[in-house]
Amino acid sequence: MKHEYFSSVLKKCGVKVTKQRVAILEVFEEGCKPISAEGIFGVLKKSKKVSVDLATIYRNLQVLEAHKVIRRVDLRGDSQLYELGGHHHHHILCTACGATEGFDFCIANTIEKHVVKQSKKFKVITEHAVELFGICSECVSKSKK
Amino acid sequence: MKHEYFSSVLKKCGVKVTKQRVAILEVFEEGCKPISAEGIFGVLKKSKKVSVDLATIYRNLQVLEAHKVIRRVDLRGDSQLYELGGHHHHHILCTACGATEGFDFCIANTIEKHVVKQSKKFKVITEHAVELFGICSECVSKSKK
DNA sequence: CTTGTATTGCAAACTGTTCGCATTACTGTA
DNA sequence: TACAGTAATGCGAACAGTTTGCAATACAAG
Repeated sequence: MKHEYFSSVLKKCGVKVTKQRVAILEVFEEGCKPISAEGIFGVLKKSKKVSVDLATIYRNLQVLEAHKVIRRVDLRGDSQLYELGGHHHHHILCTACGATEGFDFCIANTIEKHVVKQSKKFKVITEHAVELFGICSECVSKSKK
Repeated sequence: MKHEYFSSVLKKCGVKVTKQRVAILEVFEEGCKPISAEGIFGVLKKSKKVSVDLATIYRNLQVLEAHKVIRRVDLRGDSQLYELGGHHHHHILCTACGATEGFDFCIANTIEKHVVKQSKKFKVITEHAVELFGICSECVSKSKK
């Protein structure tokens, strides 16, 4: 199932299928939220199924990002977060409690068209980041008390 | 002129007007581009007008950001970049050579409305980041050679 | 099963950033 | 203009997150 799926993903990338890599991908899938290297390390340490070195995690995050299996998420935290590549979406972060939520729609294409039209320097846009920051309803009600 | 202007900005913030702070703000104004603590340090070192410790720069970046005199820019680099608060805009970064350009229009309000409408969790949005990544025309033509 | 090479674990190095503390220099008041 | 109180600075050391070198390991192809 999952294991086989991730194996095939790794094979398609042309990299070796190791238990560490599969374990890392499983953490991503189960978590459903952007997570850091240290975060993955913590999850795997607790689970005790596989022991993976932190350096190995960092190296694999690079490999997986290069093959677009995962992508970086810029949420202004102390450490770099990643999530499964899957479908395109963006995030909103609660600056009070750190809660995150994804949102599916994206009008970056519109922005990109504008930029390409107006900019002399840039005609090729390969990626974009759209992240919102706010206060989640829970924190709003807390602060009113 | 500039010096007096920055002094008044600092006074409005209720912080002391020091030559270091003014020097830092001058670097921001002259550079016209997002710059890092280390970057500011380098500029000031070369100029030799004022010597400012790196720790002082970091501390002041925090102070200035807290007072919204400057703002953070998330361009996925090794270090955190900042720019003068001034008018609202976003950036596009060339992933090949690091060149940046600002663009003025912004449809984040539209996205924000969507999010507020669709999300149960978030009704209050305070900030947003919209950054594009691409290849600048110069790098495109270089790669074709 | 064997072999070649990618990958891992471990420890050490590095980089960007923060902190503690004594010294300095702003700012408000006399 | 001098003075006192306090915020801000410089310096060094500490830190967190991340990267690297290298020997040992384990995957993949034959």
